[in-house]
Amino acid sequence: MANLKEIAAELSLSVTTVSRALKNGPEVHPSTVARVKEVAERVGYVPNHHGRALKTGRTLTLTAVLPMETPDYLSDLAKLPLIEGMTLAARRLGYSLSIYSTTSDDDPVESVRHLLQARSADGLIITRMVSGDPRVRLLLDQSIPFVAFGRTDLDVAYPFVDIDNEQIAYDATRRLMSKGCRRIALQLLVPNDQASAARLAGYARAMTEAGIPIDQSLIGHGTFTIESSAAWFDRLLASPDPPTGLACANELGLLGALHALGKLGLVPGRDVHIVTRDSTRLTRFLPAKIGVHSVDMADVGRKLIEVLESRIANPLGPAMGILLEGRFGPAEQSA
Amino acid sequence: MANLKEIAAELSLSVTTVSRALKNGPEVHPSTVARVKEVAERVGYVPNHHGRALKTGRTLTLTAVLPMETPDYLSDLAKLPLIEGMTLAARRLGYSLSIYSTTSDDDPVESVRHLLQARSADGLIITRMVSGDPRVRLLLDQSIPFVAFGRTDLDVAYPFVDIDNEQIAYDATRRLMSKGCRRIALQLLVPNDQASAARLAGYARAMTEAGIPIDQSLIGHGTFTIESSAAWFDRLLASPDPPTGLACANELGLLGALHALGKLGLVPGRDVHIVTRDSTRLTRFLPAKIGVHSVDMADVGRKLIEVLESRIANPLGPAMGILLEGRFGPAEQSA
DNA sequence: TTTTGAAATCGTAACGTTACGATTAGCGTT
DNA sequence: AACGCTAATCGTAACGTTACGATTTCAAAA
Repeated sequence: MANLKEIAAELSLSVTTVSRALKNGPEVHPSTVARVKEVAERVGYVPNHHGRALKTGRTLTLTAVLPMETPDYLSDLAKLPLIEGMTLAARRLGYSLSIYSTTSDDDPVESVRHLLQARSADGLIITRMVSGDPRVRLLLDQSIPFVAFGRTDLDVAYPFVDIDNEQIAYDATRRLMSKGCRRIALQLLVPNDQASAARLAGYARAMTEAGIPIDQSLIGHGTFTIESSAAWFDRLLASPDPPTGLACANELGLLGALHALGKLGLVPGRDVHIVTRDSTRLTRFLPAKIGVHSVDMADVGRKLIEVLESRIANPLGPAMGILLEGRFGPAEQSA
Repeated sequence: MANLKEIAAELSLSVTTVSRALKNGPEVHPSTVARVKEVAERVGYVPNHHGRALKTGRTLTLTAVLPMETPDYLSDLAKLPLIEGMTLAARRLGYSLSIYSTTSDDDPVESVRHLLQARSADGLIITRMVSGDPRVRLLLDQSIPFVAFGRTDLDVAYPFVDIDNEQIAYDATRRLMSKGCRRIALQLLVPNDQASAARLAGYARAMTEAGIPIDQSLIGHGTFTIESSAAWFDRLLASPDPPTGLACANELGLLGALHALGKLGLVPGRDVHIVTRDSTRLTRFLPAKIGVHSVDMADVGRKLIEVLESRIANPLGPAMGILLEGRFGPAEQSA
């Protein structure tokens, strides 16, 4: 394999000069730079990552820690554009992106501890933030550049990219109310995570403003597959006083809801009203009237990488947080 | 950061002995091994990847080259369980998985060339095989362990995992014929790739057997988003002699088809018959009668990693290929 | 001619790890 | 008592890179 030594030998130069020439060091004569580059090109020289990483401490690798809710079932579809956005942005900035999938068996804090001890990435992307998330302190203490997808309630500054879930849930609830709904079901993903808490808060704010008491039985927690979502809505719709407004957690939750409604012959937009988040444009093509809030997850992924890169470039700078505003689509979709 | 030198100093041992102790080398006294491990545990020692990689040439990293059809739109949903299956399997075998996303701007051969020159992965996963795929020769020549998702028509043995797309398309076409369809539309993903070619071959075999001439206008090539799929089916259904059987490429293609049908008031299972591939169980919850062929993409991902690992462990062994058989679901689904 | 200084290049060491041969200590055998 | 064997440990070098200080070259100034 081509390395600096080989190029140096071919040109009777020192390894040092070759190294400097390849990064356009001003100490090297322009003609030498040209000769070095010509040979490097010809022999297909690509810097050895590990040699460089060992010397400089920079690995040019970023690691994203992504929880997989359900090894057997499909994850939240939003994860796909998220991953695509991250990988492309990372590549554009000269980094490679490593995906570290965790399952429910993994302790999130231990996973992060493991990754930072290995020092095999220049930066970490963490997701699924929880209240008082201990990973933030851990990472800040170790001075490892990181960025969080989501926020947590700590009195420290740290870099994040987040979606305004509180506002989204508020708007969603208001939207349903504007259709005349008073019994409104709220479907949440992971219990205890910050995104769900924010959605719950937004829902509660809208309900309280409207003077509608909150019925805990209308709030669904838990990891949602299409299957479990359908089962939950089945139960809900079979109850004595079923909801007329449904706020789904995401596309999969929505499909479960539609399935449950279909079995009862209920038509969205007529018998019940539905709002959902959709990061995949999937709902746009479903034959049902659905209020949609879309989040561009590829953009979220790109921003995560950009924020992380800026932390790596300037670790002591102020920790930048990006809050993406939530907005509903033009109107509701109907196929 | 904890390293071997630190542990050695603390125990007044040589770095060599510590290194050997940590991998249970038989030359080290058991009691020494115990002492070393105790200290390593206490100081949180994790081997430095780059030091090890530099010395041994093994990086414990695998890279998956995944094409992103559409930077702006959603990729084939099958990619998500594929990625999840790969990352989990890689982790289980002690590897980390790096995702290298390519866009339509990237030359697939150049991408692979770049990755193998950098020597930053122990093995490569390549996808989207084409006829006479030049990447296979390139990788075999360089003796880089790799595994292909899909096959190509070369006279060399190489490791792959593939789905029997020919048989699937044959079965799908036969299924539609059994419903009485004679004008059958076939939707294909990427033009020129081997998976599409195999599907076309299976379709052609079924049609020829049934004595039905093949109408090129019923065969759709191209990268399919829901949007483009809907547009294609719109055109098809507006033609003078529209198809009564639709074989969709995947979930997104299906959603496009359903959208197009919905606009015309056509009901799947009554006016037209549909079959599709579904790697996400999504169709199971759609309110339409659809013949489904399901592929467990997480399993494909796992097998890819396992085959690759076996190549790395034994580079000179016979190249193993795995062909997963295609089967239709229990019957068609209806919500 | 010598001196000065800038431009260009070189040599050495180090990052953390492991491979390999060398060294030491202990102990039984001759 | 000298030898040889084994068990345990050590020292050195190397992987490919870069940082840093040292060295060479050459032309202009004294």
